[in-house]
Amino acid sequence: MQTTSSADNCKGVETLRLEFIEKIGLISKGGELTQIAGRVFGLLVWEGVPMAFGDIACQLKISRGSASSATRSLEDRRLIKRVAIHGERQDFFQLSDSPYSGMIERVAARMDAAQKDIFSTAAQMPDSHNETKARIEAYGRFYKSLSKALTGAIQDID
Amino acid sequence: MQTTSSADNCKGVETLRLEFIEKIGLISKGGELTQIAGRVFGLLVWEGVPMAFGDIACQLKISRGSASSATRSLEDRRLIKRVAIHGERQDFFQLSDSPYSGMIERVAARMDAAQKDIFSTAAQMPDSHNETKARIEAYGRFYKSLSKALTGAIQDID
DNA sequence: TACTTTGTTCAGTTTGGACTGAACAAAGTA
DNA sequence: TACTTTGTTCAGTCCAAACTGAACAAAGTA
Repeated sequence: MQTTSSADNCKGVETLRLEFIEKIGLISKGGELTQIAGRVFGLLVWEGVPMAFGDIACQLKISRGSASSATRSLEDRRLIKRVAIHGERQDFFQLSDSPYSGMIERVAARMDAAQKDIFSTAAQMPDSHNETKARIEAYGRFYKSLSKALTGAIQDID
Repeated sequence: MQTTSSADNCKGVETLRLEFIEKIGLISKGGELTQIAGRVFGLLVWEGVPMAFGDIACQLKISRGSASSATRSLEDRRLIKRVAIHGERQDFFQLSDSPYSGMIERVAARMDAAQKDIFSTAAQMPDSHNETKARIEAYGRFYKSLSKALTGAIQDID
């Protein structure tokens, strides 16, 4: 039983933990990850130490199928890593050493692909359509700027 | 009727136009917009001049309902603007003068909200959880870097 | 006035993707 | 060998969001 206070500025740590996990789930859903993958990531950010596959599924109340695809997805993005623990049969997962750079690289790569895709149209435009070509190129430069800005941000983090 | 060539490096302009519109639809679907909104935007990038509401719906073969919500969504994001044309009853739409900055601002704002949300959890952590707090703050800094990089990119474009 | 042309709204349909859970294969244990 | 514990796969379910189209209100026209 935790004490209450007039404002809600002093929650129990367990409440804080659950809120954090759900928070990250929602933030992630708006981006590149599923809500479940976000919750798994939040859990591992909070814990820091390696967690067993079964514990992850159990604590988040998700099926083992979901746990499998979520951990795999996070592993692919290098946000978490799978580790073996001496004498344990279960897979363990923990936060990567530099979790965030890969995530940005991925987004930057998508911006870059869009940019190339758009410029490939521009390159095929005949001279008779100069103005249209210019507008398309301006649009392509937009994605190029994004890609560049994101790539530049990689140095700042981890 | 267009001439053919051995390679496909010389498509008809109309083919190029349709391909471009679909391309932008798909790119947009992966981001903040719906596929239809992306196609409308692609069409207006290509045309440059104001287009009638009815022509947009007709050319893209979408319902007027979809045309309405797509144009409104693009208008809200300042990617296109609604213009009146002398003696015409229909609404006309054309590319904004500076279409892209608003789009980035929007994404940057979302990163900023995430960052604040995460730091608010960190701020409530008791001293007994120093390491967890540090990991959460590192995660928050990730979103802060993104927000900063995107905001910086605004100057490069338009 | 009655009729037409317009953009919006909203109820219904459709679709894609997230999630579950049972079946499975691989590997450990007894 | 038979049994248990593991993570993955996949068929099925579910849900949220996109899209349609009919009904609508507003405004122009005759």
